[in-house]
Amino acid sequence: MKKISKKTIERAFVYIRTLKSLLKDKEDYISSQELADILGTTDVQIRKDISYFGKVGIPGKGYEIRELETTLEKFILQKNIVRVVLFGVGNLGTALLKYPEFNKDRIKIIAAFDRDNRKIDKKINGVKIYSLKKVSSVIKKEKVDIGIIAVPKECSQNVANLIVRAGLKGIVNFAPVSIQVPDDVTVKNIDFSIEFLALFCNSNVAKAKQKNL
Amino acid sequence: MKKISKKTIERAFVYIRTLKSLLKDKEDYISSQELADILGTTDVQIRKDISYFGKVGIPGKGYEIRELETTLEKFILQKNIVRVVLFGVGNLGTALLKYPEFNKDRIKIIAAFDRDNRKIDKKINGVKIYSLKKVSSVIKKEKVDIGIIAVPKECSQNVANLIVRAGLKGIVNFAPVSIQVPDDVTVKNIDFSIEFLALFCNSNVAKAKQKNL
DNA sequence: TGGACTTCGTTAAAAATTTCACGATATTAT
DNA sequence: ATAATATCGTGAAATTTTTAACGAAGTCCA
Repeated sequence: MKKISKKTIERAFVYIRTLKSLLKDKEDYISSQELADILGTTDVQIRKDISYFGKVGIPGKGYEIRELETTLEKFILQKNIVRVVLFGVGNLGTALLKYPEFNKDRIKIIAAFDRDNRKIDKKINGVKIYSLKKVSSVIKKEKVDIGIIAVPKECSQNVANLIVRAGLKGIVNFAPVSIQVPDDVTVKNIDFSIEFLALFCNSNVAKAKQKNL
Repeated sequence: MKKISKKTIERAFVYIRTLKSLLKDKEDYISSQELADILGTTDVQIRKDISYFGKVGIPGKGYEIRELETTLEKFILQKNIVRVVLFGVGNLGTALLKYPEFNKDRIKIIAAFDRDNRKIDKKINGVKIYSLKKVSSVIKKEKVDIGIIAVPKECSQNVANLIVRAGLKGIVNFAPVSIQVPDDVTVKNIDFSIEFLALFCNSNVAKAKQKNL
């Protein structure tokens, strides 16, 4: 059995998301071409991706939506629920705590941490905010998988160090700086500025702008 | 002159961000190896990327930080400021309006839109909130480049339609659904759930979890 | 000044990813 | 039952991206 690429796994989550919403419709089957139209990709890409997870399609008919969804989800996530903790309960951190998709979708926010004493012991959307002193104990007790950094960039490396020391192997870093971590820890950076600027450059947005000036 | 890949451009923004912060230090030069150590990548990757933008390095010494920064920025962005509008002033939208990196970094939030009448005409962080009826006129008058979708997923396609009709060619979509747009419009999807789940699967986070159970 | 050393820039090789082409298989209509 | 049609699954080709290898060019120190 071949290794499944990172890209395929990312796309699989998009497929799962889409299939779940299609479940509400009356149709039971969907073809790779129809799914590609919805997602703005190609039928081959989709068939190729799905092929890594097994033979679930019916030639001449397509994929049974429910079956495909459960196949993908079981294959990728097994029965796992991803348990995360949040660092930094500012504007972004608060938005994440209130994000309606978490606690569905197999993601559970276990706890939040903040250095501001006024926030400690409060709850947002049912999630308790702890002092940074409690990081190690909470993470150990609650079997956390991933840490989210949503603190000001000046503190992000310190928080990263805390996360690493507590033994977590995955970090989502919203701070607009690079953080240094050991090789066995994976960091996913989300820098809003860069997302916007790269979109601007990598599309015909810039071209449209030139025309308008 | 060869075309510069999307990946290289994305990384270039990370280089720019890092070089800007290095400018505050006393050193004037940095080698590709040193920069790679900061960013968790390789020296070759960095030299290769930079080579697309010209010959700015000094063999045996490295890159002059200030020169490299300005070279990259001028090459990629010229003098452009990216002008964006926000749709949806909920938790996430508000966090974006208050995001401290915007209005630095060549990104300017021009206006926000919301369907809730109570929010209309208010300002957040200096950005005025308009009714959705004003979309077309504001976008035209203000020379907007990119639209940000931060509305509930049920409304995201409608908002996308508004954005397309107003003539924008770039969309950042935070709603966890795929939106359909014409081919000349580029969409960058940011689905927090998927980012977390993919990090979980594409790293040794899942492995660590198995061990702990 | 000269020689050892460092680091760049680039061509070539390797790896990863996407696209193509098409045989296989189920469906549907007659 | 059979033919026509639709759609899957996949090996091979094409493309893109990363990594390796190394000559060229500047630095630094005796």
